[in-house]
Amino acid sequence: MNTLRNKVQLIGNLGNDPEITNLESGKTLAKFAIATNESYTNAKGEKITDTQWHNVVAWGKTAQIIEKYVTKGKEVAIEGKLTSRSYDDKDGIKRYITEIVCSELLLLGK
Amino acid sequence: MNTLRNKVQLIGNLGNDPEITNLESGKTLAKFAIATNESYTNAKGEKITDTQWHNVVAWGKTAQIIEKYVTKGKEVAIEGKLTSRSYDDKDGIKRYITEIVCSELLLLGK
Amino acid sequence: MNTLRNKVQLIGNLGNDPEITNLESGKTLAKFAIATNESYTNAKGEKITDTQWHNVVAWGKTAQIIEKYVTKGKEVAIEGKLTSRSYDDKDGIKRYITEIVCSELLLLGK
Amino acid sequence: MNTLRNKVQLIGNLGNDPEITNLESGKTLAKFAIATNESYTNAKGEKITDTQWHNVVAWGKTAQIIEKYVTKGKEVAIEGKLTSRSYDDKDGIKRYITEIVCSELLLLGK
DNA sequence: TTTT
DNA sequence: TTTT
Repeated sequence: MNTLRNKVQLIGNLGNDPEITNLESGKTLAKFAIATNESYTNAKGEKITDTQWHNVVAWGKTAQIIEKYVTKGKEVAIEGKLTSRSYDDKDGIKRYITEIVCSELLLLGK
Repeated sequence: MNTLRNKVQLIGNLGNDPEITNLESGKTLAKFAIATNESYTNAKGEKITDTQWHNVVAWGKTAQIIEKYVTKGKEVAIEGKLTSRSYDDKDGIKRYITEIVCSELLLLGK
Repeated sequence: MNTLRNKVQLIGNLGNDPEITNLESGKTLAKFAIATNESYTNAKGEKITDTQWHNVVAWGKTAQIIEKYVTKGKEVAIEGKLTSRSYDDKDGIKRYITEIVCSELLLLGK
Repeated sequence: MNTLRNKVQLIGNLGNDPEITNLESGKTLAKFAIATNESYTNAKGEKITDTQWHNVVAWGKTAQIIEKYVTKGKEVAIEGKLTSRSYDDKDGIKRYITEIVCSELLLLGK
C-alpha cells in the first residue's frame, strides 16, 4: 500500500539497449535510460525541444520482460518509484544518483 | 499536451518551511523537500522504514499558494515533472541535481 | 503489466461505512462510495462546488484493510481500474454501472 | 488545484472516429470511445481478454487536436476526470452515464 | 543516448 | 466499436 506515495510515470524512448545483469542470487537486473521529449514555443517564437534523460532500473520479472522485448529506440510507458542514493566515485568524491525503480512497463507503438 | 510523458506524484510531508524567492521578473519561486516513507518487513522479519527525500520547486501561482498555506511538517500531494540539471560546485566539480517541478499541490490532513 | 492501461486515482472522503461481504470462497469484498469535491468560480463570479460520487469495490487483502481501518467520512487516496458492467433491474430494464476496482488505498489526514 | 483529486489515465485504441460538434458558443466538443484490453490466464489455464469500453468527451483546444489528428483504431494515452450524470431516455427512464472528461491526450505508436 |  |  505504499505505491501511492511515490509514483513516477514516463512515456518515452530508450536511448540504449537495456543492460542486463544476472545476479548470483538468481535475480535479474535491467538498466536503461529513457528520454522524454517536451517541445514548446518560447517567448521569441522559437520552437524548443527539451529532452530529459531518466535512469531506470528494474528487477526480477519486470527485468526479464525488458530483456526479452525491449530494445534501443523503442517507445515504452513505465511506472515506478523515485529513489536517490549516494556513492563515492573513483576520485573519492561523493556523488548522488537518482533512479526510477520500474515496477510496470508497457511496450507501445506496435 | 506534454504532461503525460513525464509525471511524478508524491504524497508526503515537508521537511522544511518552503524557501520563497521573489524574482526580479515578478515571478515567485518556492523550494522545499518532501519525505516519502515506505515501510516493509524484510527477510529477517524486521520492520524497515525507508525514507526518500525529494527536492521540489514550484513557480508562479503554485509557488504563491505554497507560500500562503504550506509549512514544515504538512502532508501534501503534489504532481509535477522530473528534471535534472548540472552545475559546477564551489570546488569546480560538476554536480547533478534532480528536482521535481511541481505543477499541482493539494494540502491534505485538514 | 496491465495497470498502465486503465488507471483511476481518487482522493476524497467516504460517504458511508464500507459494506463488507465475506464470500463463500473465503474472499472478502468491500464496497463504498467516495466523494470528490471540485470547487471553482463560474462566469458570474459565483463559487460553485461540484461533487462527484464514485462507486468503489475492493477484494481480498485490500478489502480486509478497508474493513479494519476505513470508516465513513475518512479521507483516503485510492488507485484502481475503471470497469463497467450491465445488469437487469427489478423491472427488467437493462442498467449499466461503472465501478472502480480498488487495488491500492492510503489513509490520509492522521 | 483540483486535478489531483479525480484523475483517470487510459492507454488504448479508439473504437470509432471522434464525433465532433461545433457548439453555437464557438466551442468544439469531441466524443469517442476507448477500449482498454486486459489479458490474463485464468485458473483453468485459458487465455482471457477482458475489454473495457470508456466514453470520453473533450472540449475546446483538446477537442480541436482530436479532430485534427485522432481517428478510429489509433492508440492514444489520455488523462482526465471521471464524471457521472443522469438523463431521461426516450421511454422516460432515468439513466446514468459515466464519462471521462479528457484534458490531456497523447498520440502513440507513430 | 532516444524519438518526432 | 479498437487493438495485439
